Amino acid sequence: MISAQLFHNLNKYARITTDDFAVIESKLSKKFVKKRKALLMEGDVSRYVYFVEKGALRSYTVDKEGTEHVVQLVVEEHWIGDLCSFVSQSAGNINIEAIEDSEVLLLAHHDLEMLYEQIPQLERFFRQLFQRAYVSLQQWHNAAQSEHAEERYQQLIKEHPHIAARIPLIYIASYLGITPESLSRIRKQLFS
Amino acid sequence: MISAQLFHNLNKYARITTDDFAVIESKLSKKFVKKRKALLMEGDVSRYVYFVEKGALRSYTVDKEGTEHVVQLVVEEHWIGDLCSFVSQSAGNINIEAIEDSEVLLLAHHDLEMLYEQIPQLERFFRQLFQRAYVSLQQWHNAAQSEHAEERYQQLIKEHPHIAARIPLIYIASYLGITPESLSRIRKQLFS
DNA sequence: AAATCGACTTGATGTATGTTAAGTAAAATT
DNA sequence: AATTTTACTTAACATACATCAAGTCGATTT
Repeated sequence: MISAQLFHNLNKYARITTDDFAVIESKLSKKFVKKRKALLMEGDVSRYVYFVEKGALRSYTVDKEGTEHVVQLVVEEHWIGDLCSFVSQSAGNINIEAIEDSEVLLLAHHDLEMLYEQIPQLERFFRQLFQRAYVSLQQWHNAAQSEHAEERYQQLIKEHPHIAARIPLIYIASYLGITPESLSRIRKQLFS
Repeated sequence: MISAQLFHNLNKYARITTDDFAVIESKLSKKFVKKRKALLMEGDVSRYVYFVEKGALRSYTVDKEGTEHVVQLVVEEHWIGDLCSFVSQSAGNINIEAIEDSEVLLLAHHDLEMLYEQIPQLERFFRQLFQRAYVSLQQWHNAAQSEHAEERYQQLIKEHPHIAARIPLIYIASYLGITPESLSRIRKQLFS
């Protein structure tokens, strides 16, 4: 078995046998991404979804003023991708970049489609993954509409302490939807 | 066939045969919800997901200040629910209420779980549904972070003209994450 | 038919967060 | 080792949108 991490992750929401996993693994490839290097650039068609084995990455968009907006902040044992581009296999508007030197597993679109037919439990896995991702995002979006940045930052520290500790402030601020200056002021007020 | 609408909806993202559909239909029940009446209240366990056959509904949360925040605005041929409560079968924090007199089909949690085992194409359908819901929400959230309310309102008019025309301003404003007063001013500026 | 309620508007004023600008210190690059 | 870049901080000022308050008009209820 190449990746015990992935095997474990798949079996969180589905029942993937070692035989099924061998089939899945035969379709995977691995990529190393150096800190601050891009894994995906906007305009590209996202041919893969990525499972992070090591490191930390962010996905982000760039608006018409040139400001970056972090969409996902992801560490080991989590999935990242431009889902919109991936499912439509057309040009996307999301960039993915490593925040630390990272290692990711790549699963190609046509392979995944084929695996869905062959291994119904894999479709179960992704159904659950998207279900959970949707619920989390709905709650995050709701928090953005009903709470001030300070409360959302405290919630982030509480629910994802490893992220808050490990990821540079600029990306956390962007993920919270505020400027680094604002987050710096919030931190000053909280910790002094 | 009781609901051609639902049959058509399921076959948008999956291949549900008439035989399979008969099995699904045997698990459905129907409910009529009068304007301004609740279909689900926060604190309840959401035992069902709802498919809207007729009318319009909104789901919303209430924050600690007592302000309502619209989460979903839904008309015929769309799904609505408190997914978080539904999947965990524990108390939720979402309210669902009819904006117009409505008719909805109910699909219970344990029935859906059973149907997933029996009809893999139904799992395909929901995998795709959540995938699309996630992508849409990600784009909506991103717009909320990078665009002003006026631009988001124009986008809403463009992409969902029926919603903008049919749903009262107060709910549109809440969905946009602004007050009715602000949306009223935006409209004044746009249409005069 | 009267009374109430819901949907929407308008104006004066307040505030969370943005913008601009300037700086320090550590990390990365040469 | 020197230089550049990145991460972060602080301060003065600007702004999108909220809040509070008051009012109109039509729909709903009694």
